[in-house]
Amino acid sequence: MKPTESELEILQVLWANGPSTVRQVNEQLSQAKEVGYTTTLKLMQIMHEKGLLSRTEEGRYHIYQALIGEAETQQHLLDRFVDTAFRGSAMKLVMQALGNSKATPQELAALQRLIDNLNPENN
Amino acid sequence: MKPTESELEILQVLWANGPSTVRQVNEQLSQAKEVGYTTTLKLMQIMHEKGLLSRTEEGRYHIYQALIGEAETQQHLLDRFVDTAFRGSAMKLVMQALGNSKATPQELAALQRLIDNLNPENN
DNA sequence: AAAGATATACGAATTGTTTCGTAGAAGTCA
DNA sequence: TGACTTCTACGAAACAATTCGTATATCTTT
Repeated sequence: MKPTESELEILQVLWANGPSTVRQVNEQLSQAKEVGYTTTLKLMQIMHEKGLLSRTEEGRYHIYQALIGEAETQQHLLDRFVDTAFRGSAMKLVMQALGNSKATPQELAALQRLIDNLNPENN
Repeated sequence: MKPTESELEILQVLWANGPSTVRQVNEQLSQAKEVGYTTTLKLMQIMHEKGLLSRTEEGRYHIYQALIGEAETQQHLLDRFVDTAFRGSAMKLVMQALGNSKATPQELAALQRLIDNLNPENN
């Protein structure tokens, strides 16, 4: 349930592009860094074994698909990260992330709405 | 400059308690999980080699101290995490972390002030 | 059919991290 | 002093993640 960093990169591609072949995924990954075809292949095979990806055979191709959702996985990773890096304080993380981000007015407005929703005292 | 997970645990102890001996650190770590003394020793030696910890000899003891700051390290890890897990969107991370946290009214108020500060249009 | 391109499978090297056993030095105590 | 405890040093095993070479099967093209 906890993908490694390389696995996460592959998941990102599959989440963004939907079901894909190894070559398609590898092509995407290659844009960011050099990575051999068989390396990607091997990783995706392992992920399939682990149950992270499904695989359907389409002629001689294999088409892979993420079996775990993006938001769900992010939440999982986030929980872990808050624990290990921020000793469990989600608030500290939020403040720090926010303080260093260049948020657009739209984003800030969305955030504002979320806060209003969270705060029962607010009106 | 990017501590591993185990190294981070040791840093947490040093940040929380200040300069410490291996035994002191190991005792802290032992509260959370079983870990041998020499394991902690070895890790701290490696961290010293890497320049993550300073070391002063005090009789036959070695006293270790974190050479990197907590906030600075958290920022670094956070940047990385936003990239790998949230494809660079700090906002998405913030919203998700916030949505799933039980923030106290005080925390929400602090956050509100931060947002007001960030938003130039706000008054 | 033969040559070339492109798939998957898989073993294994490489690299990085964590864990621990053992040895020797240095203190403590009866 | 001798037994005991408690340090540090260090090699190496154990484990995990990543990378890649090579073998073999399957298309495609001429």
